[in-house]
Amino acid sequence: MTGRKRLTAQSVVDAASAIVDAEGTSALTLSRVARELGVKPPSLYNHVIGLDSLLRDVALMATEDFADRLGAAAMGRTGPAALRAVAAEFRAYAKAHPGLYELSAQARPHDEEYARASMRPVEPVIAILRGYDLDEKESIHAVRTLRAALHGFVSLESIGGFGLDVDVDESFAWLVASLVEALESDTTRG
Amino acid sequence: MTGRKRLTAQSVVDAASAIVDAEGTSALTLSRVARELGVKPPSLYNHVIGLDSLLRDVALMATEDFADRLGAAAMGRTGPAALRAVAAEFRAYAKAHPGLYELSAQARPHDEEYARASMRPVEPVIAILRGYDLDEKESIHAVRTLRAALHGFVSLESIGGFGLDVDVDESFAWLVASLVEALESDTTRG
DNA sequence: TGAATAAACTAATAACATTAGCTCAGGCTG
DNA sequence: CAGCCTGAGCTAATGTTATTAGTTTATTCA
Repeated sequence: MTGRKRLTAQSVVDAASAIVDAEGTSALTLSRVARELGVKPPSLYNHVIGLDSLLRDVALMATEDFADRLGAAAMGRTGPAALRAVAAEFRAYAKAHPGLYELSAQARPHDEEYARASMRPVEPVIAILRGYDLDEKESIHAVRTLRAALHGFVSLESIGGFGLDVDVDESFAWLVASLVEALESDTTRG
Repeated sequence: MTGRKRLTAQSVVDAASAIVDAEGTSALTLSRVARELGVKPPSLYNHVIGLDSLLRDVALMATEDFADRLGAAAMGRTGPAALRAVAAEFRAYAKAHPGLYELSAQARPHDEEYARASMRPVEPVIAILRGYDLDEKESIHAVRTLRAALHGFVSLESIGGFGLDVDVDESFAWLVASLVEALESDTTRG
């Protein structure tokens, strides 16, 4: 038999990501991953530490990917246009990768590296807000508000939390406009 | 042995709620509940259909309770004061019952009764917005925005998503003020 | 008092995570 | 070039969980 499977840590993470995205975090089992890869469950232990660790790896990769996309969306833009672009990309990512988005939004207590990685998606927002005339505290309030609103919206949307009667795109535009406006008026106020 | 345990469906749900709140949804197992109640796991099946169903029951009860509290907070208030009171209660509930809040925010596809129950916490917000001069569509956008922002904030807070440097209470006040302001200005604009 | 019922139990099955120890193929060393 | 070492698969086994089947027992009610 020449064609042994030749797994790698990467291929295991990739298979796990696909499962998470297609069927949600709770569908991720090592048995399932092994089946997907044509291998027996114990073989996976040559490449990953265990289920927990695999989940963490998937979450880490998703978070990096998400951050990269937000950064790319912000690039070359400032002010309201930048905010709108980042917001749109935020929502697009959550829509395209519901499982990975959900996973990346989960906390992992006692994991310093993960905590650091979780800050990366926020950086583009911080950068955009530098263009506004906010003092340091205000700026942090604004970042938290933006993040909360975007996260809340895409979470609710992805779990089907909105009724079907009114266009969700329009609601999202309304939300983003409200945030932009709040920022403007806060800046103006002083 | 006179002192048989005498479980009831309610006591099982209560024990489950306590576990969910103390240690999160993933800590809820029937074995765990049984141990807590001084009983063997199969005995629970006399009172609940299974783990899935128990989770649903806990979520349903949490959602009802949450809705009641939001309704009570709104009572006797209108306009910005009502919004602030509901927002405060929203956050207080999520803080006091992190596991139950998280569970109640999860979707359950193909569950009509649950979908209906999930609408109840939104009702106080809808009622408050009737005091604003919004057309029907605008009003739905506003409800979605408010809900998203509140849900996003408390979710992020409960998973420790905010750094520790700046006061989170202040950020929450900022968020609520922004929302109130956006509503006012939208109403004024027409 | 005796039968019916409810609610506990024990025993058993199946899915999963994880560990231990075995085997084989390919590359490296002498 | 031969033998060994290592990496990566495997089988077997253990422990935890959910769940079902079938049994027992206590309480209630006629």
